[in-house]
Amino acid sequence: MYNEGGHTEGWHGDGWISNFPGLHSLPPDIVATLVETSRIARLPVGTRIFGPGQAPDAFLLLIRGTVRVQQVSESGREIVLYRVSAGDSCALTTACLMGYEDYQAEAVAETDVEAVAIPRATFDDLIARSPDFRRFVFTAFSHRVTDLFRVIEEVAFSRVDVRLAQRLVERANDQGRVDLTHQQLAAELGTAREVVSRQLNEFQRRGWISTSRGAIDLVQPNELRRLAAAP
Amino acid sequence: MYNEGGHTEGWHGDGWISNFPGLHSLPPDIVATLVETSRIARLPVGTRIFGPGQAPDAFLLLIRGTVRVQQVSESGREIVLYRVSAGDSCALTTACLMGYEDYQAEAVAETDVEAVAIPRATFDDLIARSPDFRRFVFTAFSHRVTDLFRVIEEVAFSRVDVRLAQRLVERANDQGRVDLTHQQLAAELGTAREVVSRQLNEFQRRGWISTSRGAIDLVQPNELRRLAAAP
DNA sequence: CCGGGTCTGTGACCTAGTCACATTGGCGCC
DNA sequence: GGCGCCAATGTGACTAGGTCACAGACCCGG
Repeated sequence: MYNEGGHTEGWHGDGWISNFPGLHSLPPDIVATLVETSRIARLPVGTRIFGPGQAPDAFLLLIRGTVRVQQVSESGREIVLYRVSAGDSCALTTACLMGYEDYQAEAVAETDVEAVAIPRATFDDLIARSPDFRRFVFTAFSHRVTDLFRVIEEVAFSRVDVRLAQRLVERANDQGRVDLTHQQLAAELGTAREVVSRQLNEFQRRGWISTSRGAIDLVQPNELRRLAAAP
Repeated sequence: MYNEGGHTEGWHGDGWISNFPGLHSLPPDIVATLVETSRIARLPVGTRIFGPGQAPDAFLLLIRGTVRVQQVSESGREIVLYRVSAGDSCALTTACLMGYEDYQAEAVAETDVEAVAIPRATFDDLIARSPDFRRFVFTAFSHRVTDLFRVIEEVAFSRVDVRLAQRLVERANDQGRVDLTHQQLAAELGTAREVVSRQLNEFQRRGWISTSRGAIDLVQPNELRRLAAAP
């Protein structure tokens, strides 16, 4: 433990670092800086971490939970851009902030979230001092940008049935159940609810799924996967 | 001029730095590093700077010309993601490289291009040493990400007629002429050629444009602008 | 069991993308 | 000049996707 004035603070140790593979090899002095100046933030589910109106003042590393980054159009339609989960950083959002641009994406805590909040000054300091930290940050960037590229590709060139099948498979829990409404699925894909409803009806007609209010059970997930892998 | 071994090198001075507002306030030692280790690259129009197959080994700052970054789908459809012009950096592309990810976007020199190529080692060094350089890089990132967000928003939520009107206005030269084929316009928007042809016919029917082979003249640019600004 | 809100279903209609093929314009070449 | 080629453009028919309006169905608290 590093200099914490003698009182125990639970998570305020360096234990969380083990959650970040990219940070394993940081030299002790860097770890010390991180641990000393960062604090642990706990955000209840639904918290808007970033968006028109709010802005985080720190670089966030997620210890637990997931954050959804999405875009909302004037007409109220939504599309999910990507998710940040434990071990990832909110690099992109942070970078955009640093560019002082206002843009209309927003980040929402999809579950209760625990995150390391690295103050801007520390972030800057670490970027300067640690090649490993730099690599960590740039790698995170890279992943997010790749996500955005994929979103663009899918929205521009893929069919909704294929994309819907992908999401169903991807967001099903262990029991093969997807706990989302048609409206929420539509928001995932950036399409309209009616479109999702119709596609789901078609899937059900084929016996691939069974639907109930607010949830969908995957009956033949392999068929969905096959469609999802379609060219 | 900084240490250049006594021989003149034309562009290999620090003259180009004046093209990058974000770099104006760099301290002399940083400028020295930049000038000493970077070289000037000249790329003829059409050069594929980055893409499936090629990869740049350096961070690029554009002195002259423009670079188009686009995505190509399996089916052959294309969409332009953003353009990098003089004074900008190819930050995003570079970052993606550093993340060692393979993705399918490509960068093409849209005109003859002159750029400062900063080797990876120098880039890393400068990031470490110069807060201003960091700010420059992150700001560039931010702009590109904002571009991507806008592309997603437009592709997902905007009508093609509106987007086409935007492009026509945006890519018209001083004489109000757009030197692009319908196919090229379709590639800008990520749609199909027939769709563009039909929309152009509609614009022409309304007297807003007149078309000829390989070019479009804006007759009533204000009407196009009005449509482009539509909600 | 009743009333509200949320969620889902549906038909009609419009916009966008696909496919197949016809037509035209420009340009080099005999 | 006339010919032939190829890229660019035009068009119709059809499918997929998005919008609108509204009807039921389900759920939960009172």
